[in-house]
Amino acid sequence: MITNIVEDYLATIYRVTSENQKSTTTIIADKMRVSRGTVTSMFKKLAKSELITHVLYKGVSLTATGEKIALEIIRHHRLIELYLQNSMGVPWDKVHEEADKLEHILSEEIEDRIDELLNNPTNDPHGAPIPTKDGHVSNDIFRRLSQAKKGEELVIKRVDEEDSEKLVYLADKGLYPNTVLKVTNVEPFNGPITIEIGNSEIIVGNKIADSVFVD
Amino acid sequence: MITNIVEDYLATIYRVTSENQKSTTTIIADKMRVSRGTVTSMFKKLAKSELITHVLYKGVSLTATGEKIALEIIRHHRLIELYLQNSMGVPWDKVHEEADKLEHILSEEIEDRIDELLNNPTNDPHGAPIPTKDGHVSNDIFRRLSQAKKGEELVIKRVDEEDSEKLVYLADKGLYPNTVLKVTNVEPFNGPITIEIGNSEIIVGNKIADSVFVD
DNA sequence: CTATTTAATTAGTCTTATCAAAATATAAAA
DNA sequence: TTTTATATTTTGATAAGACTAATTAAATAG
Repeated sequence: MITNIVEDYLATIYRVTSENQKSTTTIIADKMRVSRGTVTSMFKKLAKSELITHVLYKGVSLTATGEKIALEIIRHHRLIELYLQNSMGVPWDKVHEEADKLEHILSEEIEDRIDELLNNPTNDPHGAPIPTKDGHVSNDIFRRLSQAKKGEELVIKRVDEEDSEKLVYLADKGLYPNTVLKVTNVEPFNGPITIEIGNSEIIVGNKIADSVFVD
Repeated sequence: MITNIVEDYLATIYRVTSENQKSTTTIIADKMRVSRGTVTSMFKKLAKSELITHVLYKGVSLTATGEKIALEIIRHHRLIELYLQNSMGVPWDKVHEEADKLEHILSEEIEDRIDELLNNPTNDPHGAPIPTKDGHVSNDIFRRLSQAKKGEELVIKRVDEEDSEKLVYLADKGLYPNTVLKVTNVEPFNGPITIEIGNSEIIVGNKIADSVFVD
């Protein structure tokens, strides 16, 4: 039986892997906020159920079955985030946390209903692509704002951040999907970046700029 | 820590008690679909946490704390049922099952949002009263349609049924809250009841009529 | 190429919730 | 009042997840 916890592990492994990091015991333990020993036992269990392949001391990767489940959960998560924001008026910095709970109990019927009510959306409020029902995800790769060069005109495509306070900050500055901006200065050595949005000029640190993806 | 399961037990005990049945081991075991032994252990645990009082071999009742939690969950459940039906178009025979999962993870914020979106509703789609945030429930007591007498003109106030098929049947016949009906015949010895709704005459068995409350 | 640091795994416990089977209490019938 | 039937509780096991502490493997510095 696939428990909520197993679903969480699979989705987490998917996310880590798709950020091209290796899914090691430590990384997953940090993301799941459990001890490393716990992760090792879970890896063993998931491997036994053929949801992941585990190379001892090296890390794990999802099997086809495991990926299918992960994508289903991620689809739920992102659909719910969008629904909460667009149809219920939940502020964008709160939707992630709520969706984390709801994603596991969303029935097929409600999933379809939400998809319909939102007109088969393709991206969640942070710009992340919503996997289709049959498990396809757009894998557009965007550059990080932190890598942009002076003079470039860009559009924000995605904001990869979960922390509520940071999201409030970003929204406040206008840093959310579809915003058009111009890079007016980039300090060297990973220094702050100055950008122009509309008529206002703002300066953001390198770390924040790292979680903003542009095109 | 109050788990989902504990919440379920408390809400179930509340519902059973409010239907003026004693909350015995067997009744709760049936409703929760677990063995009797499991219920006894849970009673012991809940009593230790002072959420219920347990008289050995006699049954349990909720403490003030236990009732508070039960009412909170029931409020969640009924608000969600109404939201699913009114705002998402989920059919009324499906809302109960969905709400059973959602009730445990509804945050205060979303609860308030739903309450607001629905304009502080007082009853769920089946006519059951929604407890207020501070734990008050209307305790209007209605008669069962099965107890009605020939010639009476009545309004349906509540339908106390969870089974999806029965609910579809009831809806099909027009037997849902606020429907006005007239009893045109009552067969003795708990026989079928003939009623008139609008221009159509329908005959319902005693068992169905037992779950329809009228005023 | 050994020594040390860091990462991963194993071993043993704990908690929550469940079950089945055995034992006991209560209620009903003779 | 004794017997019988029914309800309740106890006992002992199991499964999922989690933790901590101990051990082992891998990576890195000297």
